[in-house]
Amino acid sequence: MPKLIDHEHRKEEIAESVWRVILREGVAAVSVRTVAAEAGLAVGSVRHVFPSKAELLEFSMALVHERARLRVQRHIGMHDPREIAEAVLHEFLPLDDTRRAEMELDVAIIAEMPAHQGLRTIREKAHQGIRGACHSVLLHLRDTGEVRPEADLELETARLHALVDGLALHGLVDEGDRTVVRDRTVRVLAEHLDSLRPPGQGR
Amino acid sequence: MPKLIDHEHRKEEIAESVWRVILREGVAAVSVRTVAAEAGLAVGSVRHVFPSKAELLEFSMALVHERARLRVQRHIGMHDPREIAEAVLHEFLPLDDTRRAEMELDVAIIAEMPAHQGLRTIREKAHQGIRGACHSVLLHLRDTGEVRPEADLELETARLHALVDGLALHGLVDEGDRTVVRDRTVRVLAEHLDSLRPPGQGR
DNA sequence: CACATGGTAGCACGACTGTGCTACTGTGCT
DNA sequence: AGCACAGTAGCACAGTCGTGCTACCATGTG
Repeated sequence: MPKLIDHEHRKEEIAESVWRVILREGVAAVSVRTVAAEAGLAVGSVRHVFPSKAELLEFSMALVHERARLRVQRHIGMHDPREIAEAVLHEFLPLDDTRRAEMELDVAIIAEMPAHQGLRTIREKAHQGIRGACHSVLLHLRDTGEVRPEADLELETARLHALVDGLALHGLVDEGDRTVVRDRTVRVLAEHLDSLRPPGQGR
Repeated sequence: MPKLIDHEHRKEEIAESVWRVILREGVAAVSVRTVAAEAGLAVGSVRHVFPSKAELLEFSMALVHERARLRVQRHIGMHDPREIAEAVLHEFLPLDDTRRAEMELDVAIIAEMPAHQGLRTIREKAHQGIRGACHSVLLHLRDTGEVRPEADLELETARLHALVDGLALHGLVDEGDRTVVRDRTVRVLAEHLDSLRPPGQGR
């Protein structure tokens, strides 16, 4: 047996190089060569792991969502429902450099969907995942009396989901001071959750 | 004097070809050649009007927002504030093929921002434009008693803006039946505006 | 009818693309 | 010690890219 490389680890390493290229130069700059250079590998090595560019791109983009998914899972053990809600939803917002990069990559995925059908499936899965998280959060909040019992949960899920994704998008576009944008993002989300409380039950 | 061509009209014609290429094959497929072919022109003709690819892209993307802006302006003469609000905000949602295409192009612009600084400025302008529209709408609704007078308008503007852009994004990603997605989008927005009404004032 | 000129056409260049393919290297088991 | 083979390296090909450039066409004015 020759030298054995941790296949999965190598793939993730290369995927992270893809991310860096996209963040620095845009998705159009992703090529087997630029990625290989970024990873400090030969083109042949990259192609050994990802035979085609399509596989390279799809794996890299799927990993973006996978990483976020893992982070969300770490919050499900928390006690206070409202605390869980904010912790989970904050994972979908560009509140630090890591999450900001993820959002940027996410937009790149959406933009490339027409060109690459595989990305459409990947993004659709992430979409349903975030939607599911919003739904769970609202369900839990309602069960613990932090959301009006008569609320239309389907509609509220759609509303919260749209709000979260919109806030995420604005974190990318808004030119303002990062910390100001960050604070406003958190406050808007908090106020939205407050607005769902039963009447008379202030914060 | 030789044959004279309406410069502005020609530029818009070419820009629309850029749009079609992006929608069909993604922004990566935009090249002077593909656009020229799409427009039924020679490469030389395109380059006569747009000397560089950067100018081609920037003009085409700026025109997307300009078209939307013109559509919004047509609603400002309406009487009922709530009617204005919905009409204006609906212009930012992918409720028909035209607006859906605009959203898709908008995402392409955002995704290409890191690669192309000019697009960042263009998108920032559109961002402030939509924000301004949200603000005006809320102001008008509050003045006519359709929004709680004690509402924090800054925060509510950010919330509405995020909601609208999030709903727009979902119109692109959601795989479901177009008419179902469309109806839900409209309903979520309507419910949101309802939720801002003064207490006791139902629809 | 001429002719100046806006518009069209397209060749040429060097750089870059994805992918097929072969040659080499070095390791870990027999 | 020796071998099989995963992993590395990189050449070659045909295609596309943006852009500089020249040659040509057609038309409105003098």
